[in-house]
Amino acid sequence: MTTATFAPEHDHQQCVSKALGTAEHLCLLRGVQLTPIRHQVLELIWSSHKAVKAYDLLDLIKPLQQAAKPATIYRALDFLIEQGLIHRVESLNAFVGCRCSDQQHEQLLLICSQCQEVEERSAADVMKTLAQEAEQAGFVIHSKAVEIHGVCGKCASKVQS
Amino acid sequence: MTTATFAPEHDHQQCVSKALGTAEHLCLLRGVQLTPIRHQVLELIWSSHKAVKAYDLLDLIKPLQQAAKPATIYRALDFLIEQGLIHRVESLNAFVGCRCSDQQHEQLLLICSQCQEVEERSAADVMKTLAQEAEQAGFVIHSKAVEIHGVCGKCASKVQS
DNA sequence: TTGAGTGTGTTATATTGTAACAGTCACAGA
DNA sequence: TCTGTGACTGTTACAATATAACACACTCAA
Repeated sequence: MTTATFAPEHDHQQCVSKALGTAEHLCLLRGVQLTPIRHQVLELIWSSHKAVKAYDLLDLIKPLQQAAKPATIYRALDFLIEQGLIHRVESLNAFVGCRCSDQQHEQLLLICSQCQEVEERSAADVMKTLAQEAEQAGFVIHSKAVEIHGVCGKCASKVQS
Repeated sequence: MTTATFAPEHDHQQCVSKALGTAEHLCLLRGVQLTPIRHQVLELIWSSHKAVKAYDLLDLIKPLQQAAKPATIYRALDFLIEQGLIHRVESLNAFVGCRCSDQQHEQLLLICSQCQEVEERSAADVMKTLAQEAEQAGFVIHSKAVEIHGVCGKCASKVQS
């Protein structure tokens, strides 16, 4: 059902099941509930590597949860963000699955304006430089949003052909 | 009228006039029009170092431009962003004056959750590391949003006292 | 058995942003 | 002098994004 969009050869179903498996595992470990609604929202977000809008999720989940309202979605999103299972893409008002929810969480988002896909990179060196810069300013960091817009490698090579 | 908010000792009126002066100069140079509405919006944004919301600007400009509507504001904001005179703070849906509109434009925003002020830093090394990271991924950068949330030096030292 | 915590349902509304078309004005070229 | 074109603004309507507030259900422990 879910189609591969991240790379021609990539088995997206595997991405999804890995992400859901990790999520289930982490929630169990942490003693928090990955309820059916939350699970469905997470699965819908993972249906591609594109960032998904809250109201699109609402439309998508309606067949499964007929009572779904904006609050239904936003509550699930809040939970998933809190648990580090998804990221909010600030510059798009949209949400994307986190590929490293089980690891240290300093990511940078590469957002392709052609294919809409979002690639997450941990970029330890970027984060270190950022931390230094903040420290110089006497600034105590709580959270970071590093979002880069442009054209991804795949799309760039397509354009050239 | 405009009150100093950026630092106890800082003369904010000077900030404002410098920013407006630079803006007028740049627009003249570029042959674009800093119309009264655009000028007023820019001045209102510069009334503090906090990020300002579009609808707050609308309320603020109503006494000056009674016909002002959302479109009035958003058009002015689009222009000011295009000219690099202000930044959009993606993670706040708000806007802040740019302190280096006449220079190379790769900035990082430090957003204080206590005093709401936004400090802009050019952070050449951060941007360079970011560029390297993107290049590794074969990604062609169009624009960047680097927004750091936390507590600024001033507020941090206040909390300690 | 009751009360606290957690999750969801439901209604209403707040906030943020855009589309589309009309009117005005200045200025260049016929 | 006309006239048409481009840039800016006025105006109406609406789309898209997000939250508040209160009610209900269920679980689990005291």
